Amino acid sequence: MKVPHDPWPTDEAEALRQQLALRERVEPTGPPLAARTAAGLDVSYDDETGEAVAAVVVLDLATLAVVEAVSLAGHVTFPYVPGLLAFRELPLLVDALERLHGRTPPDVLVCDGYGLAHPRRFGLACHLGVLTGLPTFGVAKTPFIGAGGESSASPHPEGHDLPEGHNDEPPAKRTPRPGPGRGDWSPLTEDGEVLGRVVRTQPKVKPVFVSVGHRIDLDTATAITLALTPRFRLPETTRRADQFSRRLLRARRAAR
DNA sequence: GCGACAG
DNA sequence: ATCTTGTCGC
Repeated sequence: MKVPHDPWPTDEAEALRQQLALRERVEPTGPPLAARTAAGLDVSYDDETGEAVAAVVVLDLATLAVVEAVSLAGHVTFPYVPGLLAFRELPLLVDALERLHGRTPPDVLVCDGYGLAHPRRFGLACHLGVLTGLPTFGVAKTPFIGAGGESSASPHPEGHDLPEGHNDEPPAKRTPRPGPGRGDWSPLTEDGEVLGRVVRTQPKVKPVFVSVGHRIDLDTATAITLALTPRFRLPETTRRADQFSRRLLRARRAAR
């Protein structure tokens, strides 16, 4: 598949300009998606050499079997800057996506990071969605916007969740933690604006952060996330892409 | 004003 | 992201 895009920025100022221009083209919702396949994307880095390996793995959502997997080795062209992650990861990921030979593109792209739950409402998932025109959403492993960093000042030895959900009494300031069961979730908000969800993908296991990227709604993104996590905390798409890129980077390192 | 800050 | 083995628990 082809993925047209402007020349990649070399500095932060230009990256910011592109981000603000591209965000006008995001479609933060979409019709209920009957996805058959989902692609996971990830990039592994070698700090020593500045080398990086991107991987895209397409899975059948019903069986979680691998339909296709491609990869691409290259070099880091942009530093990691909170809020500008896309400019570090997308150059290689977009080129890797163009290596997909599948008859039809994946029905949805599951990104490693955030979508709308971003300082300027245009995280990696939104960016990739706009460039490819495909439905996308992000599943992040750690808090960024909204959801508190789990380190509130409550003097509880920790262990049980408070009767979260709808505590109508005190105006909920902090984003509530989701219930302990698989599938439980709580809204990820900022100033009352819903930017995503904190989703528990495994019983009593640290939750993940789901946010819409492009042409999909939050309910569908949540449902697909759960379909991809029957056994582990992170989506199978993310796990496969992560393992693949990491393994290739290691092999490349050993052959050097 | 001083931190914190997806991967 | 990355440095890293074993180990406690269901």
